[in-house]
Amino acid sequence: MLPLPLSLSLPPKTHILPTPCLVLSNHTVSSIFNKMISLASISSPTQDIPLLSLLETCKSMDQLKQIHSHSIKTGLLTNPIVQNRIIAFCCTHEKGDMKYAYRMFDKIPQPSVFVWNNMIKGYNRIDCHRNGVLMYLDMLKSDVKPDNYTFPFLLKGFTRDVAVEFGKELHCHVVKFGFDSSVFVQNALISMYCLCGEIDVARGIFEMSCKDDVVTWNAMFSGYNRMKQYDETRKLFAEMERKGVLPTAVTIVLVLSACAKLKDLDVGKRAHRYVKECKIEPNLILENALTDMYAACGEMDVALEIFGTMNNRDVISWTAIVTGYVNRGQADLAREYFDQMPERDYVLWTAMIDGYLRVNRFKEALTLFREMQTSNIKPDEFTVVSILTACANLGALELGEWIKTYIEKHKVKNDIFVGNALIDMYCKCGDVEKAQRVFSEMPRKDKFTWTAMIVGLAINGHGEKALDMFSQMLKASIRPDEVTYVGVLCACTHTGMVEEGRKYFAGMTTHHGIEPNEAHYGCMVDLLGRAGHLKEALEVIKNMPMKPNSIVWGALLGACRVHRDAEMAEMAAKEILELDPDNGSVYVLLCNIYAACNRWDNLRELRKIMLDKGIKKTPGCSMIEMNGIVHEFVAGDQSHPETKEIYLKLDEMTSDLKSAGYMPDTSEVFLDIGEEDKESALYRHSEKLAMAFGLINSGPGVTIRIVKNLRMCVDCHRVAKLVSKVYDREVIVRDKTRFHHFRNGSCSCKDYW
DNA sequence: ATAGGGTTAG
Repeated sequence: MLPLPLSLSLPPKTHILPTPCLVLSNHTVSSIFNKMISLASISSPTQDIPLLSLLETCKSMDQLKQIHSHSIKTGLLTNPIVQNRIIAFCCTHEKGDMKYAYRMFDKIPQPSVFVWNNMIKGYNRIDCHRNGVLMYLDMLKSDVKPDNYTFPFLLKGFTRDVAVEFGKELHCHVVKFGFDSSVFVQNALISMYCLCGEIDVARGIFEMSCKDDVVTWNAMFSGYNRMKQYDETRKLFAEMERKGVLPTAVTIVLVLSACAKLKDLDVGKRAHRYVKECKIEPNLILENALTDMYAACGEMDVALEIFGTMNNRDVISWTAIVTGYVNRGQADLAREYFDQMPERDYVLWTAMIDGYLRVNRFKEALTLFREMQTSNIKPDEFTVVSILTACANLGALELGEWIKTYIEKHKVKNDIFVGNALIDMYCKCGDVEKAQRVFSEMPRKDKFTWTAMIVGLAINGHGEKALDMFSQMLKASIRPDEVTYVGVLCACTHTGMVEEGRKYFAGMTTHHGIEPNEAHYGCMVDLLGRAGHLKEALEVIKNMPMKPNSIVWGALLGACRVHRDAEMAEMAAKEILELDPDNGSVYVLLCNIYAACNRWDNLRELRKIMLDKGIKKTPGCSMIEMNGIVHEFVAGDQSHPETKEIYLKLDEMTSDLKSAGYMPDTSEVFLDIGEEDKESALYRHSEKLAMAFGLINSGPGVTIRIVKNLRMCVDCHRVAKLVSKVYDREVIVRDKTRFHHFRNGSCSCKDYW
């Protein structure tokens, strides 16, 4: 009668559903249960009610089969209510068997809408959503009309794919059958559209509803939370309060979850008050949500109080506490709770790994990851992002590569976050080609993807490619943000493209409405200063709309070092020390400059101030990864187990290089010592130790990758160039700001750094 | 005879 859009094609049902045949298994009958059945039929021989109440208490398929066989023997099965209830058990009970249900269902000549509804519900329960839809279509074909229950059952538990595939069409059916004003159906539709990501359609249905059922509101909150639109949840909750709809525990959980994300303690507390005022019985989920909200807002005392009074705690409760501390940068406190939890899942492990990342304790993050693997907890996409970040910071390419293989082999969800982290990891480990490969294989790219690639190309010395990438990004209609522009300016700086830099700096405001911040001014000062325009760089600083910070002055100081301008350096250093009196590296840099300018009196004076103030040079530290293990060296290090071999190799290296024309460059050594001692001070620099270690422990032709915490010194730069030539090795050194790719005697930075 | 909405990490 109703012209329904039945475009969903229906294959013969025997192809999809099990072949019908009713077989009752022979099994041992529990004597107690048998007695219960006898009693049930004896006590009321003419009624089937006792059997039905027995069905209500039925716990397993075994028991059900006994009831079933009993009903056949007694002839009760001919009563449709008994049949229906047996089917309903299989469809709704957590241990119910849908194959069994179907065999019975298939024997019924004209199943009622109740039975159809249950079959639909059953297939959704066991996640066979397509079978549920097919059942529904079958029902229509056999001229049975859906009722109020049909659509909630049908739509419930859809996966996203199924919802996208069938959602709209089923919505049409709802309207045509006239159930669009049923609040249960509306709620089901809202949930279904939220699942598809069609939050606006969901909101439309919500707006059409009478809005006096709390579940309708909850469904919307849930949808907004799922879409990470937490502010919408907050706004809608305020509207619900105005309307006087009373919240339930579910409402409170959803609102608290949004407040945790928004770090909105006020609304969070208000939600908390409803628990007492509305006499909502606190359950585990609600208590977890409360703990998490307070922890996320930094209120660890309150969080711990709730946590402490909980009767039951699960891994989510512990995770809330751990992440609370992690967010406050208190990794050690987080670890205390982490260690106390006996049953840790991958979320808790990842949260703790993330805790170390937040405070730049990357090696501990990797150590914990190894423990996680030993505990046989599988990493997921969140974990691999954290580990890739640690690899990026440590320059641990081998482990990073291993993670990539792991992702592919174990089918870890390869989402945009993972792609971005892979690009970052490859770039920060100096392997731009592999980063580009990941980039080109990514089906979706966001501004972070492009920015990672632009910054990555820039720090690896591919300025032109970085700028080309930037114009491609604009062509792809992705809006750059302030970080993208840092990458763009950085590309200009590292390749000395002064004019381009000026152009992009101007363009960020005019084209994209991004006001330059301190970082951008720092880039400009760097760009102009390094290119020798020191005065212009100073002008830029003087004309900044905000107070110049130590990064900006630091950029000028760095330029003064390159161009050996001691006077301007003194001024820049003074400015930095006013902002940041304990900045040891400023003193060191100024020492370098005095030494390079042969201003020994100034140098001695400064050294005295440093001694008086107890200012020490940040020890230079180099890391090299070998067979998945990160080895660390400080200058003059003798703690490595292979120290003897390393220093022997270093001697050999020095004499090899000297015969290839190496002359130590001691110009930047500011220690007040003889020339010979200066040479030996240089000789023990951490990156040289790491290079020697790398030469010993890797085969011919293998690239040596080193990460250094400070800038490379002039002498080490020279040595690395010669090593690349004399030993025919590619040497890649990542220093504090950029990469040096040494190949065949020259460096990618073209000695411009 | 059968209904709906929930917590944790990049």
